[in-house]
Amino acid sequence: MALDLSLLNPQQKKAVLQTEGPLLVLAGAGSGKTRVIAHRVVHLIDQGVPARAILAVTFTNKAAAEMKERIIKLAGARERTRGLTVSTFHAFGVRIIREQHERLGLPAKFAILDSGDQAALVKRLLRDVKIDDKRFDVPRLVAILSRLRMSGIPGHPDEEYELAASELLPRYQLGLRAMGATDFDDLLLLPLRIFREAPEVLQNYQKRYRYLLVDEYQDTNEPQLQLLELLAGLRRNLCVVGDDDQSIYAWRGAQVRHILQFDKKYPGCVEVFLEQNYRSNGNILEAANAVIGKNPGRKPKKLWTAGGPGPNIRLVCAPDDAAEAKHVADEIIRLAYEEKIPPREIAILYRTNAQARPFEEALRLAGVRYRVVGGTSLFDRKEVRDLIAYLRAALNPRDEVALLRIVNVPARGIGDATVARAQELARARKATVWDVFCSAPPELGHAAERIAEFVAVLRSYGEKLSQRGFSEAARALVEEVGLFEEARRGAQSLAAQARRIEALESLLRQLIDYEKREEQKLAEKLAAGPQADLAADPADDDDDGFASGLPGYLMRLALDSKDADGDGGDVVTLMTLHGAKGLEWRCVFLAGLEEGLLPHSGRGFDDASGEPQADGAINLEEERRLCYVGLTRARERLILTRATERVKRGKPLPRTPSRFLEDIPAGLLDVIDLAGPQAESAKEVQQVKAKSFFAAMGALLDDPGDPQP
DNA sequence: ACCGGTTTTATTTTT
DNA sequence: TAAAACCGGT
Repeated sequence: MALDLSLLNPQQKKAVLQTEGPLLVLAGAGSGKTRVIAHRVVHLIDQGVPARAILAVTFTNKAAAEMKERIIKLAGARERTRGLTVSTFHAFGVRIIREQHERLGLPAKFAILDSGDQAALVKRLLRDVKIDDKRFDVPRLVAILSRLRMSGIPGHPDEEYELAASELLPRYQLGLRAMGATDFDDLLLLPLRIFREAPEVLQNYQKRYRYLLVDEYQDTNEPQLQLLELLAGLRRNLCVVGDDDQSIYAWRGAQVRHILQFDKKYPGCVEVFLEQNYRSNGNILEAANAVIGKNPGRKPKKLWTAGGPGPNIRLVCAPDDAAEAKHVADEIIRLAYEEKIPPREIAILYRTNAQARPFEEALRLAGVRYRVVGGTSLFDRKEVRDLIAYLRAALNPRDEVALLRIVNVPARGIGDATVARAQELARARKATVWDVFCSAPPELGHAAERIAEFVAVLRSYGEKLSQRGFSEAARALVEEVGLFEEARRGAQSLAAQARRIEALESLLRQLIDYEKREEQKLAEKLAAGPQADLAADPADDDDDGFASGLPGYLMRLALDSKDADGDGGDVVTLMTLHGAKGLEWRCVFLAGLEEGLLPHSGRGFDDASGEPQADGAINLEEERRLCYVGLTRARERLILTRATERVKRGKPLPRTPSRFLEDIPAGLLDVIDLAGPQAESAKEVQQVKAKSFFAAMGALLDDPGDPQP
């Protein structure tokens, strides 16, 4: 059965059929990019390319999962896609490192440090070098370390932070190695190193991955670019899809240059422009075009739609952030009631995570169910991080960040002094702290006994956690070391206690679910196809190359968008503009269209200190693209909001409208001023609405069920 | 080690 | 303003 291409437009078709050689697909927002990639993959398979020879790379796990799902659906049978790799750059890096871990001197179940862990490591290193760690903002040092490694570009060489970072860098890398751990950057840099130092290894991967696809190519940084170049080799079957107008990760090292100069790097490449938009109403598109049109140096393109203009875009001016949030909440209820737009089709987007607060409050008050994506989550809670540290330390006691985090949690009489002495000893003996703990030397005094106990516990669970039934073992560990009691201890209120316990329970539940699912998958595979396992190497079927069991869970945890539990349910979505890229809703609220917030400025807007921005002036072009991304998320309705005053740092601050608003043709906008002359009557209207609201909710409840609290 | 109260300080975006 | 860091008393 051949793939049906009749639903594609001519440009899309071209992008699908041009299978050989370098191909650049410039895909405007909503131009059917995902669909093209999915069709392309299935077309390749139709042409007889084995699925395992195809590698598709995305930037987020969510995007990868979605892509895979679409491909399977399109292919008609999961079987046909077996062996296909769809993953993020970072997950792909994990896979390579895992396959080559011996070459790198890493354990098979190496840890992946998140930024919190990195900060802990850097803090320790600062103390080692006898620099008072108070003088430095450690997260900033971590950021500079990352930039140094990823781009090799030293910043202002005279700055004390740059200096400290470059001095710290070798120690940092040695520290990681000694711990048998990696960080995010390593996931790209180590594979790159392997490919460079061991050409025969590279050849193996080149031989396997004959067709490469990259989504969101405008977001690639230098190491990613090089990784692709090496993998593509002389064959150059590299198809990149992206949109220079949606490049919003320059601060992470991404270079728009990469997509703009693809044709220079790959001469003879074919270029395809996808400019027909299938997503948004005409008015929304026109506004978005107007805003992005102001950016210089773009690949010129203009999105168009065959659909109608739709309703005007609305601009709401609220007196403050609370009013802004309340209006949005009221409006969401109205949309649900009058226009029957379900919550899952509505999103509230903003520039900074901090903006979510007022919206959460207003929505809760209004009884609207919602979900905040990103920001702080289950895994930012102290008790959960402690538990994870226990799991990590038990699996790999060399992981010193984890080990030192929990060595005295709950308090077991191994205090700061003892730990410091152990670290000294470790340094003197060129061993790890764990080794010192194990040998329990007399230097550690009467704490030695407690240390021996601690070592024994970690040892015994290290085994249990490596085997089947690890989720049970995790619970036993929690109980044995008394993490529940520990969670109860410091809590201010009973409610806080309950929240902490619940957080721990929630993680334990996740572990159980995870293990169950894994066992299920294994059973299915054994039942379904013994023949599938014959030809392929294990990494093939292990569809993403992660380890199995708890180590695999921890790796995923480090990489996955820590989206709390459950993404299901018919609820309103709240997230940052960065998180929103690639997604769409019928109705989008874009909040905080104000100077300093949407063109975001790093230095405070009220400050007179005139401190120079660390990394050059604000990136206005990128801020504009960010705005463009936000505008183009909406299918039918777009509501922009701003506040005339915002409480910042205790004191209220007057706010001016975003300059991007001026670029939107006035004819497309309906302006509503909540503080204007009609504010009183508007308020009354609101009140009337509020009264009818409960009736409305009642009606909703009676309708095909969506449960509201 | 732990507690309670006081003082400081923070403000982008994320794999 | 609110959360984190800090401090000094048990």
